[in-house]
Amino acid sequence: MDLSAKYDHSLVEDKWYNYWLEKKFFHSEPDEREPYTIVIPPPNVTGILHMGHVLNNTLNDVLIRKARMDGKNACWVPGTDHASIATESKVVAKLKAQGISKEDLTREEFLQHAWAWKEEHGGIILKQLRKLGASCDWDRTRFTMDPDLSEAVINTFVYFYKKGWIYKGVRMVNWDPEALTAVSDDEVIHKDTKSHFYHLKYYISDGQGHPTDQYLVIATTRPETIMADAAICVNPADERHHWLRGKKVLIPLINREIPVIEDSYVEMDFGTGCLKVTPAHDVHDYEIGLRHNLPVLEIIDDHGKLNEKAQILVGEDRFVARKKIVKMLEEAGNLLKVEEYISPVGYSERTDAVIEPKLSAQWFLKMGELAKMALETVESGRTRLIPDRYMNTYRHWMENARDWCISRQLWWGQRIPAYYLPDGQYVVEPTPEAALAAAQAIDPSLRAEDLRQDEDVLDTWFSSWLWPISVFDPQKPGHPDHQPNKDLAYYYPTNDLVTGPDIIFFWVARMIMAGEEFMGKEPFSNVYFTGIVRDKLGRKMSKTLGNSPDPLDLIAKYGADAVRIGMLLCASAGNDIFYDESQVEQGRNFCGKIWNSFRLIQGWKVDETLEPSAANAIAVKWFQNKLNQVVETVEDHYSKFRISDALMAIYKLFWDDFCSWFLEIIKPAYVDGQPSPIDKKTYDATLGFFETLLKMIHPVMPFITEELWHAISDRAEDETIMYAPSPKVQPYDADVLVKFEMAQEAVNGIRSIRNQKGIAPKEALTLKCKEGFDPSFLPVVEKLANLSSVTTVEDFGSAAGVSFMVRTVEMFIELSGLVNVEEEIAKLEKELAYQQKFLAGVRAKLSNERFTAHAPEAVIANERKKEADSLSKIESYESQLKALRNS
RNA sequence: GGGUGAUUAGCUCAGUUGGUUUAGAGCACCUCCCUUACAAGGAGGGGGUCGACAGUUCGAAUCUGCCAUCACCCACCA
Repeated sequence: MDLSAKYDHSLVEDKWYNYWLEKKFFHSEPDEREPYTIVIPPPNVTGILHMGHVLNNTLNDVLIRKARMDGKNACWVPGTDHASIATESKVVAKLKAQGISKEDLTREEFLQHAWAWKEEHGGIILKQLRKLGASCDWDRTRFTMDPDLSEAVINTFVYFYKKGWIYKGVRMVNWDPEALTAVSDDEVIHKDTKSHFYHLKYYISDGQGHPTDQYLVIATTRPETIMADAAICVNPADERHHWLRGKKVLIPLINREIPVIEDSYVEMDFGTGCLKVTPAHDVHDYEIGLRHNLPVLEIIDDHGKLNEKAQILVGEDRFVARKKIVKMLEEAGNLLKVEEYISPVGYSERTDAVIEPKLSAQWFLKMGELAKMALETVESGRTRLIPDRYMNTYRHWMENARDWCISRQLWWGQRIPAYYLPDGQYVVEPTPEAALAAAQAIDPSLRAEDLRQDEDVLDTWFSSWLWPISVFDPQKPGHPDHQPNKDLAYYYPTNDLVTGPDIIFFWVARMIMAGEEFMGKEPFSNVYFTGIVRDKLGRKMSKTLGNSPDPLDLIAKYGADAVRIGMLLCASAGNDIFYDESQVEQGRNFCGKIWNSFRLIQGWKVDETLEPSAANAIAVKWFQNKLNQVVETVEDHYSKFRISDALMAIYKLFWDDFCSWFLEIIKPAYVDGQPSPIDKKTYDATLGFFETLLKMIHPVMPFITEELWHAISDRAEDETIMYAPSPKVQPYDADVLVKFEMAQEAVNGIRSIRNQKGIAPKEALTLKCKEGFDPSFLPVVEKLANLSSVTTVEDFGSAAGVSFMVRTVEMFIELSGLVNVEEEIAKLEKELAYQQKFLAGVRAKLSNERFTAHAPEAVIANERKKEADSLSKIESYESQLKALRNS
């Protein structure tokens, strides 16, 4: 097999991905092996791959491929989320562009458009994941609105309703006037927003609806809501306002009379101490209203416009109305002053519209028991959060979880299975037929057309919280007693979940709730939280900033393996990722290095009669030990989810140890312009090492490793590195590693001397070294430092040259004519002075009785060794200096 | 306002219960080299009083306290 001089990912990646697909290597069926399961965090069905997905899915793929090679039955279930608000708003926008308004369509017509949109755009992201190399079991692809998964959602609703945990209630909700739906508290983002604090005069009424001369002053940021005021409220302890007791005041402009009430909610030292109470348009005011039995007057409609109940400015948008009413108040003499003011304002996460508190009937799921269970799951350690500092946040949320508002005023999603009777009663049943039967139990005369199903759909998270269960057995959610099917019984609980910490409550916590409720078991053992992908400057990647590269462009340019490396290099759990293209370049360079190292090996001629040279034999022995050591390290990193550390360990093993040291030692020399052959033993060992290295790096770089794995030898029709077993942890000889390190230090020392003296690498040198260096490692030094002779001596003699230290062993390079005695003396004196200072430090420590009394023996022994080493170095420096001075 | 985390080389980060660390890695940087795997490369090299201060200890990047800066989360005073 001929290899091109440069690695070209475009010739490799699609080829192997298709091969994997054809051979169904990603597919998993239950068998006798231990399962290893991951469910994908389902991306929005109409979403497009961004860098966050790349990070997340690369991590997922590394874990799943590693598990597969570890001999587990690895199953990664892919799929998409219907993302009700996001998708519906996209469809609405598209229709709007075509001149169609959602209000003009029936529910059925709108859903047809939505499904058409889904068919057209849905699943693009899954196709994109293939470019990344994701080894998902595509045969198991799921969508949260697949018929059977929707059924699971409905069954779940019915189950909780019948359990008494779902109720319908009128609540102040976060209304999104753009999306025309309620959103949950978690979907509201509070941002400090510049606004104004308007001080308004409210005149005291004379009891006949006419103003007197007296007035009070309230401060508000929302003057457009005064028409909905139900009272003015002061703190009962506030003596400044006691004169207002029992009085009534008139709302400016419309002159409606409202009472002055007292409630300790009002802060005395904020604003004027007088609060206008607007129960319909403020959460706190609503609660005050409930306590004081105030009427609720709603003057803002679903679109955020004033309605006729406002009496004035009817039909105006709330923000336009604010500007206009300020002017009107000023003209009427009610505006006392205006202050600049920065206050937190709630914005919709999805549409960025300013949230309008709105009173409406919604469905809620009680969180009490579920939250308690989900807290226990994590506190008991059955599910581990990585990094574990998320535990505190998690606990806080679980202990303070408010009931979950699960209804959304949308059409795209699972419709709430509540059916209203003509008299307003309702029944909750999984199907219209069952609902009719239930209704007829109340009133036998009812017919199907008398029932009206609730218009709302369920929150998307109310379907995705079932994901780890429903992807395997959609019959299970809602039916705790249902016998799990074969898949669910085998794959559940899943092993690891990789996701962002931003959805810890939306999704992670709720999956745990559903898992505990329906399976009686946690849905996953580990949750690995990734960071947010940011650009070099620390800014979040976003479309509006334009600082997010298109992952597909990157893959096309550098290759998926390189992109995966680039992403992983700096991805430690829980930390934000500062992405920079240079990291991807590093990944590409690594591909090139791997590629070329194989080209080198592959080009060698093997002579079967040849015995391994001393250098080759020691190199093989060393690398085997080194390999074993790193395998152990890598396994340890994986066990702690330290993926980037695992990658770096393999990277260095491959690049530094294998390429820069091992291959350079065994690389056959050229004789008369012809490369010499290599002995078979070393060659076979080298290929074995190379294959092991490929296997180690395969989870991170699936494509190039598959390509080269096939290039190593002829593989059978359906073989793949994907199922080649991971290298096993084996013992290693630390002594060999230490001795080789000394050889490396000797080589580095000689190279450094060459550099300083300007001696070309081609020019062979002679080395003398004293006792203390294992002679069997000298051939390594000889080869890599280009030495014509290496001898172990007791005395360096009187030849001119340069000496240097390898740990405590003195070495000497013979050089004539290149040695500047003064320079060498100065250098040695500097090192001697440093060493003496170091020795003094060590001795100070050792002579401290409290140190020798308290410190463990191993620490003291180490200090003594430092002392001895230092002494021997000093002795050596001194004798070298003496020799130089006498020369 | 409450909480969590971070602060170590120019950048991104390791440093696992305080002692084999005289603080490491990758990238970047500097010098030399287009040498017969790879210039997307090779060889060598410089660079940090571990955010500040105080304390505990024989010993602190590591533990405690306080402060500073940054990030995120939760709650939201009209």
